[in-house]
Amino acid sequence: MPQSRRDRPAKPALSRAGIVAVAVDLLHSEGLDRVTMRRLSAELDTGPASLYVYVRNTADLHAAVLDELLGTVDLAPDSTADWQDRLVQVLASYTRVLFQHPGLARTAMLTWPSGPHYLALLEQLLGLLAEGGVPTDRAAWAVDLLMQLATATAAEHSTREETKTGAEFEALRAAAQGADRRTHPHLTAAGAELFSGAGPDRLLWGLRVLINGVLATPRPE
Amino acid sequence: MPQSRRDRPAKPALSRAGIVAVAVDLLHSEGLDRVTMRRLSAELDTGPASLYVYVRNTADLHAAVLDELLGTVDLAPDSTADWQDRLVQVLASYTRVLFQHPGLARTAMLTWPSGPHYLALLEQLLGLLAEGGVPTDRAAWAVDLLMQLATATAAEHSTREETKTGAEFEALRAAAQGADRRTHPHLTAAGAELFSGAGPDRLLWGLRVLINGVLATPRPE
DNA sequence: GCACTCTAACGAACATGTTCGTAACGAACA
DNA sequence: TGTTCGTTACGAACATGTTCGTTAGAGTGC
Repeated sequence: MPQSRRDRPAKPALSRAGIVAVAVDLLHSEGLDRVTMRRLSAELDTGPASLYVYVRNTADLHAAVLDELLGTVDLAPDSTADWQDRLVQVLASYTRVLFQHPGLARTAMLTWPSGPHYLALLEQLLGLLAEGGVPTDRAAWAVDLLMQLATATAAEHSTREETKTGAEFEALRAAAQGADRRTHPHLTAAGAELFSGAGPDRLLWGLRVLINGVLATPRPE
Repeated sequence: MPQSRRDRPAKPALSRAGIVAVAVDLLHSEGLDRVTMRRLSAELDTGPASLYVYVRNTADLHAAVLDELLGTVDLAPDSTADWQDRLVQVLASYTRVLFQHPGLARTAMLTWPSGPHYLALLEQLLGLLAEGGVPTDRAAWAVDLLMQLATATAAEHSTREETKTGAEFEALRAAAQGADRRTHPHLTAAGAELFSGAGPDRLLWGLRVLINGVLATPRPE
């Protein structure tokens, strides 16, 4: 029992790829909450400090895990459809992946992913925009907006998931609906509309807004 | 020296408002990094656990601090200007506030503010959209998009500030520019355009995109 | 074959967030 | 006035991220 480590074939040398792989396993088996430096180092039979040679910090680790998951995004759906529809489908697939792993979306908002799967996603989006005749300079900025919206939508959803019906979300809802009709006429008028619409509906509308807006708005200068 | 606490008039009773006020002072004097439960409780001459009666967690605390700062947002600039220009000006003022306090913007992306100043900001935005003839149902969803963009822009800036030229940002830049021209033609073509444009320019363009998009895109059903 | 150097690995330490159980305290009540 | 109860305050504990200084080992030049 004490030296159960002896049973293992050998302690494999540490590497970034190996660390991330174990982290992905950990994510699937115990959830993102357990993908911590300490838990992960225990799994790798070493100490937390050892990981910092291969991983800048926890955010970096989570970003690497996320990029791994981005490999499952469907980059080429239904090639018969309109370029706009395909654009929406790709981004919907992206959010679907994030939806399955609450918490990673929040990481994605704070840390800029730069893994190969993320780059492939950007490449695909740029391609679709080019196909739609969007000028390159506009497209470069547009992917930013599109990804931001998709990520934020997923992050919002995951926040509401993890905090169990989202405490601060309810706080806002209560505050908005309890607002004084005199001092906040528009807010009370908007009322429930502010919170209406399931995640997907709002996302789809938002993406259309962005596409239409990008097509209509040249860059300054 | 030992009982220097005796010198103080009396230990004021704890309250959420008082806690937040001290937190704001702490923010200005030592930066957001030092606005921690422990540092704050030391300032209030008590223990960390005592704060949890008035504050749900650290994110909640930071959100309350942020709302206080939102009181300095200019809600009614240059009333002679076009409603679109005024909308942009208000949101630009909002991001300017966030720019001054790197890190709070990131908090704003994860926690939904629900304080009075935030509600006042929403009210103003809804009013301007109504003035522009945007239907209420569209406006309700549009404020979400507008705030999201403004907040994300500030958060991105602050991230780059705090990590000193943003390590993961540079990683993405390097990855994008080092991408294979064969496998990632559009990415390499977009190239520097992806990262071009100072914060303000991108934000202003993004806001115009959203406004134009919202005007052009009715809600589904 | 030997000394040297560089880096991965690690042990220990410190500050952080958050929770749990308990003690103090004030208000309602008998 | 004495009791009870509910809330506030707090001490202690645990898990977390991250850094620092040291050690051990692999590779290198001679």
